[in-house]
Amino acid sequence: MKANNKDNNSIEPTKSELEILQVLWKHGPSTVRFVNDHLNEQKREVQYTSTLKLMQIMFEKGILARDQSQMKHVYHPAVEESRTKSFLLDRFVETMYDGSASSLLLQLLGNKKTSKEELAAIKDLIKKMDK
Amino acid sequence: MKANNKDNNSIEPTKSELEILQVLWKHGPSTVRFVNDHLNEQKREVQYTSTLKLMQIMFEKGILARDQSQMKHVYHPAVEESRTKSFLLDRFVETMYDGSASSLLLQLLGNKKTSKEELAAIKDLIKKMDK
DNA sequence: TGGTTCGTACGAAAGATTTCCTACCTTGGT
DNA sequence: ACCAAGGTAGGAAATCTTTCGTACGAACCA
Repeated sequence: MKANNKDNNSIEPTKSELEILQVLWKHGPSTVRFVNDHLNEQKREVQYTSTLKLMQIMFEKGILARDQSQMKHVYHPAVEESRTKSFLLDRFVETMYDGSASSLLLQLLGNKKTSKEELAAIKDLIKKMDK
Repeated sequence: MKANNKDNNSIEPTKSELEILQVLWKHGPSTVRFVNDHLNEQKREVQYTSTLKLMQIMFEKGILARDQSQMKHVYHPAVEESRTKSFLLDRFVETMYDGSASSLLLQLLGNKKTSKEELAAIKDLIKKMDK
């Protein structure tokens, strides 16, 4: 056993696990069928049992919880979306920008891919926090 | 062959590869010995030949370039630091925040771990761009 | 010149992650 | 009652990543 705990270790999704979390975050508690269909439409071809297995593993790890009272189990994230995202964002800032959130922002602002609308929204945000 | 190209595929460092890139970003072109010592001091115990192998693989993948005119090869990132970081940041925003940079910022601002100094720096930044 | 130290290269093992095959159970329609 | 469709569970293979052992060549003394 290694990451079968409730502490921060369980918040370490792999790449594929993240894909699944994204679906659940976006659409709420779902069956394996739903998640799998979604992945196939939006992401890439993948066998039903592969998605099943992955979600079972995530369940064992404590990343997902499920309602298994019905035959079609319904899965949902075991940890709040914002908690997981905070954790991952922190780690990202830590490893990529030496913990400096403003460096990250700087890069974000200088980014071609960040649209004008986004920039405006960001400026708004800051103005509001300035009160 | 799979990621032996010069296109965006080469900018997909694994976890360990990122650790190495970080050292090179921070300290500039370095020998394997230097990188390995650094990892052992700052991160975790790891055998010299493991670091060597990893950097050789990164070289093959095109993530690193090296000067092998001397016996002690000197490695450096094959792609600009900012280019790689932009790419990774984009992907992060894309997968985690549906492409919305302002959502990310929102989370960043609501983050316990983001210090007051950081917040101030961020506000400053925005003021400046507002001109 | 001989030995010790430090370097590279390479192969293979160990570990993680991902994929899929097979077995078997439940449900619904005929 | 039977069959087809669709569900779960679990094992094993395939793949990717990481680690390390071994071989062997340079360089540096003593």
